[in-house]
Amino acid sequence: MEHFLELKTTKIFKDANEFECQAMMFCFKTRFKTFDKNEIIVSQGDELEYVILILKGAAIAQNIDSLGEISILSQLKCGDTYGVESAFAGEKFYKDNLIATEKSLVLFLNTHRLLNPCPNKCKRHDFVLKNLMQTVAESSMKLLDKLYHMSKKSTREKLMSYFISMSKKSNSTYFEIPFNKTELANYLSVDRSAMSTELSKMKAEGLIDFDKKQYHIIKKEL
Amino acid sequence: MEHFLELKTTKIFKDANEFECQAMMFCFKTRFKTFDKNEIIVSQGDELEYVILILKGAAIAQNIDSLGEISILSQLKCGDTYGVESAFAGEKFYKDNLIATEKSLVLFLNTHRLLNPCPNKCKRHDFVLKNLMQTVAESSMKLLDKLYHMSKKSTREKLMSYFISMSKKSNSTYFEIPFNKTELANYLSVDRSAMSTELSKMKAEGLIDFDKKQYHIIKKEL
DNA sequence: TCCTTTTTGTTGTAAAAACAACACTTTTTA
DNA sequence: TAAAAAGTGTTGTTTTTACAACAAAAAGGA
Repeated sequence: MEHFLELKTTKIFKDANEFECQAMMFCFKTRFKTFDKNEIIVSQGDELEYVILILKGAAIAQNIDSLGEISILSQLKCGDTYGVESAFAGEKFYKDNLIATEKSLVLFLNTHRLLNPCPNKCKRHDFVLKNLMQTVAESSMKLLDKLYHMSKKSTREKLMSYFISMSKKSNSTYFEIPFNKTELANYLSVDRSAMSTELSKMKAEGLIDFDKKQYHIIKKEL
Repeated sequence: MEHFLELKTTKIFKDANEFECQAMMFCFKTRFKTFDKNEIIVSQGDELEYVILILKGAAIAQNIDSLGEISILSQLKCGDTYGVESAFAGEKFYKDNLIATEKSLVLFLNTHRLLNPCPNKCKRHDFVLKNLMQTVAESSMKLLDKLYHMSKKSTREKLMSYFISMSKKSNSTYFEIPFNKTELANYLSVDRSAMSTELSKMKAEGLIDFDKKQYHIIKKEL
Protein backbone atom coordinates (compact mmCIF):
# COMPACT_ATOMS: atom_id res chain seq x y z
CA MET A 1 0.00 0.00 0.00
CA GLU A 2 1.12 3.50 -0.85
CA HIS A 3 2.66 5.49 2.02
CA PHE A 4 1.91 2.77 4.59
CA LEU A 5 5.27 3.31 6.27
CA GLU A 6 4.49 6.94 6.94
CA LEU A 7 1.00 6.14 8.22
CA LYS A 8 2.38 3.51 10.58
CA THR A 9 4.51 6.11 12.37
CA THR A 10 1.57 8.39 13.18
CA LYS A 11 -0.33 8.25 16.45
CA ILE A 12 -3.58 8.07 14.55
CA PHE A 13 -2.87 4.93 12.54
CA LYS A 14 -0.24 3.26 14.69
CA ASP A 15 -2.52 0.33 15.66
CA ALA A 16 -3.54 -0.62 12.14
CA ASN A 17 -1.88 -3.08 9.80
CA GLU A 18 -1.45 -2.49 6.09
CA PHE A 19 -4.72 -4.14 5.14
CA GLU A 20 -6.68 -2.15 7.71
CA CYS A 21 -5.03 1.09 6.64
CA GLN A 22 -5.90 0.35 3.07
CA ALA A 23 -9.53 -0.23 4.06
CA MET A 24 -9.71 2.96 6.08
CA MET A 25 -8.39 5.01 3.21
CA PHE A 26 -11.73 4.25 1.60
CA CYS A 27 -13.71 4.83 4.81
CA PHE A 28 -12.29 8.28 5.24
CA LYS A 29 -12.24 9.18 1.56
CA THR A 30 -8.60 10.12 1.96
CA ARG A 31 -6.30 11.61 -0.59
CA PHE A 32 -2.56 12.12 -0.49
CA LYS A 33 -0.98 15.24 -1.85
CA THR A 34 2.53 16.67 -1.88
CA PHE A 35 3.27 20.34 -1.34
CA ASP A 36 6.36 22.37 -2.09
CA LYS A 37 7.89 24.76 0.41
CA ASN A 38 5.63 27.79 0.97
CA GLU A 39 2.66 26.20 -0.79
CA ILE A 40 -0.71 26.70 0.86
CA ILE A 41 -2.26 23.46 2.08
CA VAL A 42 -5.57 24.97 3.21
CA SER A 43 -6.72 28.59 3.37
CA GLN A 44 -8.28 30.44 6.27
CA GLY A 45 -12.04 30.67 5.68
CA ASP A 46 -12.25 27.76 3.25
CA GLU A 47 -14.81 25.08 3.93
CA LEU A 48 -13.55 22.60 6.49
CA GLU A 49 -14.04 19.45 4.46
CA TYR A 50 -10.89 17.58 5.39
CA VAL A 51 -8.80 17.05 8.48
CA ILE A 52 -5.10 17.25 7.68
CA LEU A 53 -2.40 14.80 8.71
CA ILE A 54 1.22 15.67 7.97
CA LEU A 55 3.06 12.54 6.83
CA LYS A 56 6.31 14.10 5.67
CA GLY A 57 7.75 17.58 6.03
CA ALA A 58 6.36 20.38 8.18
CA ALA A 59 3.89 23.23 8.13
CA ILE A 60 2.76 26.29 10.03
CA ALA A 61 -0.73 27.51 10.88
CA GLN A 62 -0.91 31.26 10.44
CA ASN A 63 -3.87 33.44 11.27
CA ILE A 64 -4.64 36.83 9.82
CA ASP A 65 -6.84 38.92 12.10
CA SER A 66 -9.19 41.72 11.19
CA LEU A 67 -6.47 44.30 11.77
CA GLY A 68 -4.45 42.51 9.09
CA GLU A 69 -1.87 41.26 11.55
CA ILE A 70 -0.37 37.85 10.92
CA SER A 71 0.40 35.50 13.78
CA ILE A 72 1.81 32.00 13.71
CA LEU A 73 -0.32 29.84 15.95
CA SER A 74 1.33 26.47 15.63
CA GLN A 75 4.08 24.55 13.97
CA LEU A 76 3.19 21.11 12.66
CA LYS A 77 5.65 18.28 12.31
CA CYS A 78 5.35 14.74 10.95
CA GLY A 79 2.41 12.93 12.48
CA ASP A 80 0.71 16.14 13.54
CA THR A 81 -2.87 16.89 12.59
CA TYR A 82 -4.67 20.08 11.76
CA GLY A 83 -8.39 20.79 11.98
CA VAL A 84 -9.42 17.93 14.24
CA GLU A 85 -10.60 20.15 17.06
CA SER A 86 -12.46 22.40 14.65
CA ALA A 87 -14.07 19.43 12.94
CA PHE A 88 -15.25 17.87 16.19
CA ALA A 89 -16.43 21.21 17.51
CA GLY A 90 -18.61 21.53 14.43
CA GLU A 91 -16.78 24.47 12.87
CA LYS A 92 -17.56 24.99 9.20
CA PHE A 93 -14.39 26.73 8.05
CA TYR A 94 -10.65 26.53 8.51
CA LYS A 95 -9.46 29.03 11.11
CA ASP A 96 -5.96 29.50 9.67
CA ASN A 97 -3.82 29.27 6.61
CA LEU A 98 -1.85 26.06 6.67
CA ILE A 99 1.42 26.53 4.81
CA ALA A 100 4.12 23.96 4.09
CA THR A 101 7.48 25.14 5.43
CA GLU A 102 9.28 22.46 3.45
CA LYS A 103 8.43 19.88 0.81
CA SER A 104 5.67 17.88 2.48
CA LEU A 105 3.40 14.90 2.07
CA VAL A 106 -0.08 15.47 3.42
CA LEU A 107 -3.06 13.19 3.99
CA PHE A 108 -6.58 14.60 3.79
CA LEU A 109 -9.31 12.81 5.75
CA ASN A 110 -12.95 13.61 5.10
CA THR A 111 -14.44 15.17 8.21
CA HIS A 112 -17.94 13.87 7.57
CA ARG A 113 -16.71 10.29 7.27
CA LEU A 114 -14.62 10.76 10.37
CA LEU A 115 -17.46 12.09 12.48
CA ASN A 116 -20.19 9.70 11.44
CA PRO A 117 -20.61 5.93 11.84
CA CYS A 118 -18.54 4.07 9.29
CA PRO A 119 -20.69 2.68 6.47
CA ASN A 120 -18.30 -0.25 6.12
CA LYS A 121 -18.37 -0.91 9.88
CA CYS A 122 -14.62 -1.38 9.66
CA LYS A 123 -13.13 -2.71 12.85
CA ARG A 124 -10.35 -0.19 13.17
CA HIS A 125 -12.47 2.90 12.74
CA ASP A 126 -13.09 3.08 16.48
CA PHE A 127 -9.39 2.85 17.21
CA VAL A 128 -8.70 5.76 14.93
CA LEU A 129 -11.36 7.79 16.70
CA LYS A 130 -9.92 6.86 20.06
CA ASN A 131 -6.45 7.87 18.87
CA LEU A 132 -7.80 11.14 17.55
CA MET A 133 -9.53 11.73 20.85
CA GLN A 134 -6.25 11.07 22.61
CA THR A 135 -4.33 13.56 20.50
CA VAL A 136 -7.01 16.18 21.03
CA ALA A 137 -6.97 15.55 24.76
CA GLU A 138 -3.18 15.73 24.89
CA SER A 139 -3.00 18.94 22.91
CA SER A 140 -5.68 20.37 25.15
CA MET A 141 -3.58 19.58 28.19
CA LYS A 142 -0.54 21.14 26.58
CA LEU A 143 -2.54 24.30 26.02
CA LEU A 144 -3.58 24.27 29.67
CA ASP A 145 0.05 23.98 30.72
CA LYS A 146 1.08 26.87 28.53
CA LEU A 147 -1.82 28.94 29.81
CA TYR A 148 -0.78 28.18 33.35
CA HIS A 149 2.75 29.46 32.76
CA MET A 150 1.63 32.47 30.79
CA SER A 151 -0.83 33.55 33.44
CA LYS A 152 2.04 34.26 35.85
CA LYS A 153 2.76 37.96 36.21
CA SER A 154 6.51 38.27 35.91
CA THR A 155 8.93 36.78 33.41
CA ARG A 156 10.75 35.08 36.26
CA GLU A 157 7.58 33.41 37.48
CA LYS A 158 6.71 32.31 33.95
CA LEU A 159 10.15 30.77 33.56
CA MET A 160 10.11 29.07 36.95
CA SER A 161 6.62 27.70 36.36
CA TYR A 162 7.73 26.23 33.05
CA PHE A 163 10.97 24.83 34.42
CA ILE A 164 9.24 23.20 37.38
CA SER A 165 6.72 21.56 35.08
CA MET A 166 9.48 20.28 32.80
CA SER A 167 11.42 19.08 35.82
CA LYS A 168 8.39 17.13 37.04
CA LYS A 169 7.96 15.50 33.65
CA SER A 170 11.51 14.17 33.67
CA ASN A 171 11.49 13.31 37.38
CA SER A 172 14.74 15.19 37.87
CA THR A 173 16.03 18.66 38.57
CA TYR A 174 18.09 18.18 35.41
CA PHE A 175 16.08 18.28 32.21
CA GLU A 176 16.13 19.25 28.56
CA ILE A 177 13.59 21.53 26.97
CA PRO A 178 12.44 21.39 23.33
CA PHE A 179 13.08 25.12 22.74
CA ASN A 180 16.06 27.32 22.11
CA LYS A 181 16.01 30.70 23.89
CA THR A 182 14.20 32.50 21.10
CA GLU A 183 11.54 29.79 20.92
CA LEU A 184 11.18 29.75 24.69
CA ALA A 185 10.53 33.49 24.68
CA ASN A 186 7.88 33.02 22.00
CA TYR A 187 6.30 30.14 23.90
CA LEU A 188 5.99 32.25 27.04
CA SER A 189 5.06 35.38 25.08
CA VAL A 190 7.82 37.50 26.57
CA ASP A 191 10.49 39.67 25.01
CA ARG A 192 13.52 37.59 24.16
CA SER A 193 16.15 40.02 25.41
CA ALA A 194 14.26 40.69 28.61
CA MET A 195 14.00 36.95 29.16
CA SER A 196 17.69 36.53 28.48
CA THR A 197 18.44 39.15 31.12
CA GLU A 198 16.16 37.41 33.61
CA LEU A 199 17.72 34.01 32.94
CA SER A 200 21.17 35.47 33.58
CA LYS A 201 19.98 36.98 36.86
CA MET A 202 18.48 33.69 37.96
CA LYS A 203 21.73 31.94 37.14
CA ALA A 204 23.73 34.58 39.04
CA GLU A 205 21.44 34.18 42.06
CA GLY A 206 22.03 30.45 42.03
CA LEU A 207 18.44 29.46 41.35
CA ILE A 208 19.06 27.68 38.09
CA ASP A 209 21.80 26.68 35.74
CA PHE A 210 21.61 26.09 32.03
CA ASP A 211 23.59 25.39 28.91
CA LYS A 212 22.00 25.27 25.49
CA LYS A 213 18.75 23.36 26.01
CA GLN A 214 19.89 21.69 29.23
CA TYR A 215 18.56 23.18 32.45
CA HIS A 216 18.98 22.50 36.13
CA ILE A 217 16.78 23.79 38.93
CA ILE A 218 18.94 24.40 41.99
CA LYS A 219 16.50 26.24 44.25
CA LYS A 220 12.74 26.33 43.83
CA GLU A 221 12.41 29.98 44.77
CA LEU A 222 11.53 33.28 43.20
CA MET B 1 -35.24 7.15 36.46
CA GLU B 2 -33.40 9.09 39.12
CA HIS B 3 -32.01 12.46 38.03
CA PHE B 4 -33.00 11.95 34.38
CA LEU B 5 -34.09 15.57 34.09
CA GLU B 6 -30.65 16.81 35.04
CA LEU B 7 -28.94 14.37 32.69
CA LYS B 8 -31.14 15.45 29.82
CA THR B 9 -29.90 19.05 30.08
CA THR B 10 -26.23 18.10 29.74
CA LYS B 11 -24.41 18.10 26.42
CA ILE B 12 -23.16 14.60 27.08
CA PHE B 13 -26.53 12.90 27.50
CA LYS B 14 -28.77 15.24 25.56
CA ASP B 15 -29.48 12.71 22.78
CA ALA B 16 -30.52 9.87 25.03
CA ASN B 17 -34.01 9.02 26.26
CA GLU B 18 -34.76 7.86 29.78
CA PHE B 19 -34.39 4.20 28.96
CA GLU B 20 -31.07 4.71 27.24
CA CYS B 21 -29.77 6.86 30.07
CA GLN B 22 -30.77 4.18 32.52
CA ALA B 23 -28.89 1.59 30.48
CA MET B 24 -25.80 3.74 30.23
CA MET B 25 -25.70 4.27 33.95
CA PHE B 26 -24.77 0.61 34.10
CA CYS B 27 -22.36 0.83 31.14
CA PHE B 28 -20.38 3.57 32.80
CA LYS B 29 -20.65 2.24 36.35
CA THR B 30 -21.91 5.65 37.38
CA ARG B 31 -22.75 6.86 40.82
CA PHE B 32 -24.50 10.01 41.95
CA LYS B 33 -23.33 11.91 44.97
CA THR B 34 -24.27 15.20 46.57
CA PHE B 35 -21.72 17.57 48.05
CA ASP B 36 -22.13 20.47 50.43
CA LYS B 37 -20.52 23.83 49.83
CA ASN B 38 -16.70 23.62 50.21
CA GLU B 39 -16.69 19.84 50.19
CA ILE B 40 -13.92 18.21 48.17
CA ILE B 41 -15.21 16.21 45.20
CA VAL B 42 -11.85 14.82 44.13
CA SER B 43 -8.34 15.51 45.40
CA GLN B 44 -5.25 16.45 43.43
CA GLY B 45 -3.06 13.38 43.05
CA ASP B 46 -5.82 10.83 43.67
CA GLU B 47 -6.25 8.03 41.17
CA LEU B 48 -8.23 9.18 38.18
CA GLU B 49 -10.92 6.50 38.29
CA TYR B 50 -13.94 8.62 37.43
CA VAL B 51 -14.76 11.47 35.11
CA ILE B 52 -16.95 14.04 36.83
CA LEU B 53 -20.14 15.59 35.51
CA ILE B 54 -21.74 18.42 37.48
CA LEU B 55 -25.53 17.99 37.43
CA LYS B 56 -26.50 20.63 39.97
CA GLY B 57 -24.53 23.37 41.68
CA ALA B 58 -21.02 24.49 40.83
CA ALA B 59 -17.38 23.75 41.59
CA ILE B 60 -13.86 25.04 41.14
CA ALA B 61 -10.69 23.24 40.10
CA GLN B 62 -7.80 24.46 42.20
CA ASN B 63 -4.19 23.49 41.73
CA ILE B 64 -1.47 23.62 44.37
CA ASP B 65 2.00 23.88 42.86
CA SER B 66 5.30 22.81 44.34
CA LEU B 67 5.87 26.28 45.77
CA GLY B 68 2.63 25.82 47.71
CA GLU B 69 0.81 28.45 45.73
CA ILE B 70 -2.88 27.89 45.04
CA SER B 71 -4.41 28.84 41.73
CA ILE B 72 -7.95 28.43 40.51
CA LEU B 73 -7.82 26.93 37.04
CA SER B 74 -11.47 26.65 36.13
CA GLN B 75 -14.97 27.18 37.35
CA LEU B 76 -17.45 24.43 36.60
CA LYS B 77 -21.17 24.98 36.19
CA CYS B 78 -24.09 22.63 35.58
CA GLY B 79 -23.40 20.31 32.68
CA ASP B 80 -19.64 20.84 32.86
CA THR B 81 -17.24 17.94 33.09
CA TYR B 82 -13.94 17.48 34.84
CA GLY B 83 -11.19 15.02 34.03
CA VAL B 84 -12.25 14.07 30.51
CA GLU B 85 -9.08 15.41 28.87
CA SER B 86 -6.90 13.79 31.49
CA ALA B 87 -8.71 10.48 31.10
CA PHE B 88 -8.42 10.44 27.33
CA ALA B 89 -4.80 11.55 27.48
CA GLY B 90 -4.10 8.54 29.68
CA GLU B 91 -3.26 10.46 32.85
CA LYS B 92 -3.36 8.35 36.00
CA PHE B 93 -4.13 11.00 38.59
CA TYR B 94 -6.34 14.04 39.08
CA LYS B 95 -4.41 17.23 38.38
CA ASP B 96 -6.45 19.45 40.70
CA ASN B 97 -8.65 19.57 43.73
CA LEU B 98 -12.26 19.79 42.68
CA ILE B 99 -14.26 21.64 45.30
CA ALA B 100 -17.99 22.32 45.40
CA THR B 101 -18.68 26.06 45.70
CA GLU B 102 -22.32 25.39 46.56
CA LYS B 103 -24.51 22.40 47.35
CA SER B 104 -24.03 20.21 44.29
CA LEU B 105 -25.11 16.99 42.64
CA VAL B 106 -22.32 15.18 40.87
CA LEU B 107 -22.23 12.18 38.55
CA PHE B 108 -19.15 9.96 38.49
CA LEU B 109 -18.45 8.02 35.28
CA ASN B 110 -15.91 5.22 35.27
CA THR B 111 -13.04 6.21 32.99
CA HIS B 112 -12.19 2.64 32.02
CA ARG B 113 -15.75 1.95 30.90
CA LEU B 114 -15.79 5.23 29.04
CA LEU B 115 -12.58 4.58 27.15
CA ASN B 116 -13.13 0.98 26.19
CA PRO B 117 -15.70 -0.72 23.98
CA CYS B 118 -19.01 -1.11 25.78
CA PRO B 119 -19.56 -4.69 26.94
CA ASN B 120 -23.31 -4.22 26.46
CA LYS B 121 -22.82 -2.80 22.95
CA CYS B 122 -25.40 -0.20 23.89
CA LYS B 123 -26.45 1.91 20.96
CA ARG B 124 -26.02 5.27 22.62
CA HIS B 125 -22.52 4.71 23.89
CA ASP B 126 -21.08 6.07 20.66
CA PHE B 127 -23.19 9.20 20.89
CA VAL B 128 -21.90 9.86 24.37
CA LEU B 129 -18.34 9.47 23.13
CA LYS B 130 -19.04 11.79 20.25
CA ASN B 131 -20.55 14.34 22.62
CA LEU B 132 -17.58 14.04 24.92
CA MET B 133 -15.28 14.50 21.95
CA GLN B 134 -17.22 17.59 21.03
CA THR B 135 -16.95 19.13 24.48
CA VAL B 136 -13.22 18.39 24.59
CA ALA B 137 -12.77 19.93 21.13
CA GLU B 138 -14.79 23.00 22.09
CA SER B 139 -12.93 23.54 25.33
CA SER B 140 -9.68 23.14 23.42
CA MET B 141 -10.73 25.87 21.02
CA LYS B 142 -11.71 28.12 23.90
CA LEU B 143 -8.25 27.63 25.35
CA LEU B 144 -6.73 28.55 22.00
CA ASP B 145 -8.79 31.72 21.90
CA LYS B 146 -7.73 32.70 25.39
CA LEU B 147 -4.11 31.93 24.57
CA TYR B 148 -4.37 34.09 21.47
CA HIS B 149 -5.59 37.09 23.46
CA MET B 150 -3.14 36.56 26.27
CA SER B 151 -0.18 36.37 23.92
CA LYS B 152 -0.68 40.03 22.95
CA LYS B 153 1.87 42.30 24.58
CA SER B 154 -0.15 45.20 25.96
CA THR B 155 -3.35 45.28 27.95
CA ARG B 156 -5.00 47.31 25.22
CA GLU B 157 -4.13 44.73 22.58
CA LYS B 158 -5.38 41.92 24.82
CA LEU B 159 -8.67 43.74 25.30
CA MET B 160 -9.07 44.59 21.62
CA SER B 161 -8.26 41.05 20.58
CA TYR B 162 -10.89 39.72 22.96
CA PHE B 163 -13.50 42.28 21.95
CA ILE B 164 -12.98 41.64 18.25
CA SER B 165 -13.37 37.91 18.77
CA MET B 166 -16.57 38.45 20.78
CA SER B 167 -17.83 40.85 18.16
CA LYS B 168 -17.25 38.26 15.43
CA LYS B 169 -19.14 35.63 17.41
CA SER B 170 -22.22 37.83 17.66
CA ASN B 171 -21.90 39.20 14.12
CA SER B 172 -22.22 42.73 15.43
CA THR B 173 -20.12 45.54 16.82
CA TYR B 174 -22.51 45.43 19.78
CA PHE B 175 -22.08 42.40 22.00
CA GLU B 176 -22.32 41.14 25.54
CA ILE B 177 -19.51 39.38 27.34
CA PRO B 178 -19.90 36.72 30.04
CA PHE B 179 -17.56 38.52 32.46
CA ASN B 180 -17.74 41.49 34.78
CA LYS B 181 -14.65 43.71 34.89
CA THR B 182 -12.94 41.73 37.65
CA GLU B 183 -13.53 38.47 35.84
CA LEU B 184 -12.37 39.92 32.54
CA ALA B 185 -9.11 41.00 34.15
CA ASN B 186 -8.64 37.48 35.51
CA TYR B 187 -9.44 35.95 32.15
CA LEU B 188 -6.82 38.08 30.41
CA SER B 189 -4.37 37.77 33.32
CA VAL B 190 -3.94 41.50 33.77
CA ASP B 191 -4.23 43.74 36.80
CA ARG B 192 -7.82 44.80 37.29
CA SER B 193 -7.13 48.43 38.07
CA ALA B 194 -4.67 48.79 35.20
CA MET B 195 -7.27 47.27 32.91
CA SER B 196 -9.93 49.61 34.22
CA THR B 197 -7.66 52.55 33.43
CA GLU B 198 -7.01 51.23 29.94
CA LEU B 199 -10.73 50.69 29.28
CA SER B 200 -11.43 54.26 30.32
CA LYS B 201 -8.73 55.54 27.97
CA MET B 202 -10.11 53.51 25.08
CA LYS B 203 -13.55 54.89 25.77
CA ALA B 204 -12.19 58.44 25.93
CA GLU B 205 -10.37 57.93 22.62
CA GLY B 206 -13.60 56.82 21.00
CA LEU B 207 -12.46 53.29 20.22
CA ILE B 208 -15.05 51.46 22.27
CA ASP B 209 -18.03 52.06 24.46
CA PHE B 210 -19.33 49.90 27.25
CA ASP B 211 -21.85 49.67 30.04
CA LYS B 212 -21.90 46.77 32.47
CA LYS B 213 -21.36 43.70 30.31
CA GLN B 214 -22.45 45.38 27.08
CA TYR B 215 -19.69 46.50 24.74
CA HIS B 216 -19.50 48.27 21.43
CA ILE B 217 -16.49 48.44 19.13
CA ILE B 218 -16.49 51.83 17.38
CA LYS B 219 -13.06 51.77 15.74
CA LYS B 220 -10.93 48.69 15.19
CA GLU B 221 -7.65 50.44 16.04
CA LEU B 222 -4.99 50.40 18.70
C1' DT C 1 -35.85 49.92 53.06
C1' DC C 2 -31.27 50.14 54.99
C1' DC C 3 -27.02 47.97 55.61
C1' DT C 4 -23.36 45.19 53.94
C1' DT C 5 -20.70 43.46 50.37
C1' DT C 6 -19.01 43.55 45.89
C1' DT C 7 -17.72 45.93 41.90
C1' DT C 8 -15.75 49.72 39.59
C1' DG C 9 -12.91 53.78 38.43
C1' DT C 10 -9.13 56.82 39.77
C1' DT C 11 -4.61 58.26 41.23
C1' DG C 12 0.34 58.15 42.27
C1' DT C 13 4.37 55.39 42.78
C1' DA C 14 7.51 51.68 42.17
C1' DA C 15 8.76 47.90 39.52
C1' DA C 16 9.08 45.44 35.41
C1' DA C 17 8.91 44.74 30.64
C1' DA C 18 9.38 46.12 25.93
C1' DC C 19 12.29 48.02 22.71
C1' DA C 20 16.43 49.05 20.16
C1' DA C 21 21.08 48.57 19.21
C1' DC C 22 25.07 46.05 19.45
C1' DA C 23 28.86 42.53 19.83
C1' DC C 24 29.80 37.99 20.13
C1' DT C 25 28.96 32.95 19.37
C1' DT C 26 27.10 29.05 17.23
C1' DT C 27 25.01 26.82 13.44
C1' DT C 28 24.01 26.28 8.73
C1' DT C 29 25.04 25.92 3.99
C1' DA C 30 27.20 26.97 -0.29
C1' DT D 1 36.22 25.76 5.04
C1' DA D 2 34.68 30.25 4.55
C1' DA D 3 30.80 33.10 4.46
C1' DA D 4 26.19 33.87 5.78
C1' DA D 5 22.60 33.30 8.87
C1' DA D 6 20.65 32.50 13.14
C1' DG D 7 20.87 32.63 17.97
C1' DT D 8 22.43 34.73 22.37
C1' DG D 9 23.71 38.00 26.11
C1' DT D 10 24.23 42.80 27.50
C1' DT D 11 23.13 47.61 28.10
C1' DG D 12 20.49 51.88 28.47
C1' DT D 13 16.09 54.11 27.57
C1' DT D 14 11.19 54.44 27.25
C1' DT D 15 6.88 52.69 28.02
C1' DT D 16 3.80 49.93 30.38
C1' DT D 17 2.21 47.42 34.13
C1' DA D 18 1.54 46.04 38.79
C1' DC D 19 0.52 47.50 43.21
C1' DA D 20 -1.72 49.92 46.87
C1' DA D 21 -5.06 52.79 48.64
C1' DC D 22 -9.24 54.93 48.22
C1' DA D 23 -14.01 56.71 47.07
C1' DA D 24 -18.08 56.08 44.64
C1' DA D 25 -21.52 53.13 42.64
C1' DA D 26 -24.09 49.00 42.24
C1' DA D 27 -25.88 44.71 43.85
C1' DG D 28 -27.55 41.66 47.20
C1' DG D 29 -29.55 40.32 51.66
C1' DA D 30 -31.90 40.98 56.02
